[in-house]
Amino acid sequence: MEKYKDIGLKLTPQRLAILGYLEDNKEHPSAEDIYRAVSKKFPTMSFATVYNTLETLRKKRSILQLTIDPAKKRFDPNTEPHHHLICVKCKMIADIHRDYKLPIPNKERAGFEIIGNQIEFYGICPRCKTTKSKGVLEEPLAL
Amino acid sequence: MEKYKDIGLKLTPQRLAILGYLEDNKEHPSAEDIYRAVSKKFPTMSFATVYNTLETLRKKRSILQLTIDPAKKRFDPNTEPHHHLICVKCKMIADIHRDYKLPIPNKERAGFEIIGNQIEFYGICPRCKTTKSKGVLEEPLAL
DNA sequence: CTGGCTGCAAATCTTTTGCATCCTG
DNA sequence: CAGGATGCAAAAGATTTGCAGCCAG
Repeated sequence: MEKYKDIGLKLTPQRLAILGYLEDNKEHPSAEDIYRAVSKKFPTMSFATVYNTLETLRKKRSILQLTIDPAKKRFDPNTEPHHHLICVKCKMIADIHRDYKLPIPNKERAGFEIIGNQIEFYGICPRCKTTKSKGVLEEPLAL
Repeated sequence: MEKYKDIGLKLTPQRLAILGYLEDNKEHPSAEDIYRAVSKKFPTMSFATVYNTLETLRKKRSILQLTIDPAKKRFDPNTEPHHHLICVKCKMIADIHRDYKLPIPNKERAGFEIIGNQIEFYGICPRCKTTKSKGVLEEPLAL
């Protein structure tokens, strides 16, 4: 937790609760997931605080904001470069840690300066494969 | 345009305008972009019609809904598998047509059945590279 | 102390929906 | 002519913001 103080964050009890919830969290929670979880400890917790804190952490490059779920933003405390495997039915997200070589032909690069990349794999998770079509979504995600 | 009738779409004038705007469109427009464009021809055009039509086309697999821009959904009439190169400053999106081999180690696959993948490359477009920090965003996208 | 943080409510923005009317096939 | 499509307005979600009071450093 010291690392957060180091980047100039005031460590309020609310923030410690949010940071604690996020630590090692592999579920890629949404702002609401986070709000629900930390509200248990802090009944007065507000969405504003959750969003403010997430935005602050994002600016400090301490979390990633994932643009993977069409319905809402998801957050990832793992800032190591990695990719995601998304269940098109229940929207569960798993991490893929592997370094892919993705050269872009000059002709396609269109003069861009490339900073990074992020791969989204789409699939059906084991649970949704079993639970026949009982998924939350009747219409799966793209692809 | 006949292909749309073939998939069971009623071709109303509004839809023809939307389809016409989307045809060969490489700008990955948002619902609002589309609304603004077709409103010129149909001043009574409503957002409901735009969204309804886009949703219908998506279900028919005639367009892709891109979850790339954190602020809003973007739509792509090009349903061929391809990837995207996004300017983190102005959010301009370019297409990358290239087939990458992306094997997932079994251990990482977590029992998922893989359906497809989509790569997002992040970078800075030529225009934003020149126009020093005059970008729309002060805070760039993830990565 | 003081500037940053919290929490409430109101505002904003995107997207969805109910419903009466319209019009394509 | 019927069922799907349109358009208006209202609703629903997600996210942002204004602001007064609070508290960590």
